[in-house]
Amino acid sequence: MKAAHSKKTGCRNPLHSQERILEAALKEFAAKGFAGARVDAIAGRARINKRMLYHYFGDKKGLFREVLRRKLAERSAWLASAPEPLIESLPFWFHIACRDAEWIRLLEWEALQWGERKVIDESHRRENAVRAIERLRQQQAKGLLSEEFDPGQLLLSMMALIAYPLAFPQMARLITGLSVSDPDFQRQREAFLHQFAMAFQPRPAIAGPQGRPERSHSWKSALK
Amino acid sequence: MKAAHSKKTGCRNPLHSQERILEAALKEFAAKGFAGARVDAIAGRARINKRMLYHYFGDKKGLFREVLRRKLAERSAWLASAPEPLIESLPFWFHIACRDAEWIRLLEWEALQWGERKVIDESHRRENAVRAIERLRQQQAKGLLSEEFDPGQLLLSMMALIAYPLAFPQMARLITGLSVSDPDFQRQREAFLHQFAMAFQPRPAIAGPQGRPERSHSWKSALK
DNA sequence: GGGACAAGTAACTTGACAGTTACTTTTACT
DNA sequence: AGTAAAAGTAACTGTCAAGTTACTTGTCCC
Repeated sequence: MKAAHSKKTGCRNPLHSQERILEAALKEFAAKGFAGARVDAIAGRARINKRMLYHYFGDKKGLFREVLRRKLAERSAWLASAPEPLIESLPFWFHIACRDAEWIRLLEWEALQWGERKVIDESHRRENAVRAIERLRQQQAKGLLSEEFDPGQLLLSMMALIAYPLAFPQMARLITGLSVSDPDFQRQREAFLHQFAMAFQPRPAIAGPQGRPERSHSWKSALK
Repeated sequence: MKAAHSKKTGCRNPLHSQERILEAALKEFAAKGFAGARVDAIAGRARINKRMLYHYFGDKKGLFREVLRRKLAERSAWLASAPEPLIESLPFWFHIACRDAEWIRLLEWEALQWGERKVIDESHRRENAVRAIERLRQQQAKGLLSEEFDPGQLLLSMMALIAYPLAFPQMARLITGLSVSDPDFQRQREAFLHQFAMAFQPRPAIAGPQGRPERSHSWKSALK
């Protein structure tokens, strides 16, 4: 009876408090960066006292690290969730990235603040990168992708095409005249990335227009 | 006599002081961002008193703006200096960007700190963007570039391919295993961008391998 | 119920930093 | 030379924010 209250709905719920802190911290860090973020603001947003925040996470940097670590774990499913041909899923990745611009911003703040110095354990990241490169290699071996390109550089370029407009929204707006958050912009970019991916495939030597038909937008239905 | 001394070599040289401040500010802001930068550090680096800094530039934000404005003006010559076919000059742009990573970082800090809110007058920027898009359109009209691609999205993508590795060095290192500042990395990326640009050109319908020979690396000699 | 410990609060300390003030030195002009 | 304005300095002020301390409230178990 009492236990039920304490475990679920009670104001005293450490795990729930920690979740609230992490959520608030993600928003604050993504919006203002490490230096600009205010611990008091995070505590306020999480409706918790600063004291508890320090109790759970040690210090500001520890909190940042934890936020980053969590997001990383959450996002490591990306590669696995993408439909087979890696380049064809560019629009899919972009679509997902748009729904979670905070993630991109967090990475960007990390990049700027600490450059190449690692701020969290990177084994997961490295693993994912290696796996993606391996997939590109396999596609090259199967002849689905020209072998002249270095798979690493290719992967880097794919990430660039996805992340750049979100990381530099002022540039995107300057060039296209649309705000990055405008659905029109997102549709436009998705369409471009689709065309791009198609153009990048090695031309099927002899196959006619029916060669490999309409697998294009499968990911859209896969989402809902 | 006295005038000559005062104008050129004297410790009292306002213009020279301002130059030193701007130089120091560029380094500090690029390294630590607006929130992380310390006015005292800038003053110290410029071997000048804080008072004068405030006298010349009003406040911290004014100084940041001026640094940004200057760099923008300095860089607006880029487009003009690029050899004709815009996509072919990708490696050239990347090469230049590498020599001036501070510029990219400054833009990145700006993007994160203020998002799409403009922090300086953007007419120059807009003008350059419009000009570049116009050039791409002309190339499409001439049949040098497939017309299926939106020129704006294409320009955005070119900037992405150039800036992303410099803006997210941790990603570049994760994927390629090389530091962005490593000359090997830079060579590798330049080579990739070159291949990429070639692959992107519409296939010359009938022309043999001699179709349009070896204009490829002209920009390298043009630099020295 | 009572005591031990976990969760929570508010007020405080300490240091850092943007911006200022009161003052001195150099240059420019007559 | 004399003087006014520009260029420069060091020490100061007020604010803000990270991290701490001393204290209160709720929870769990006997």
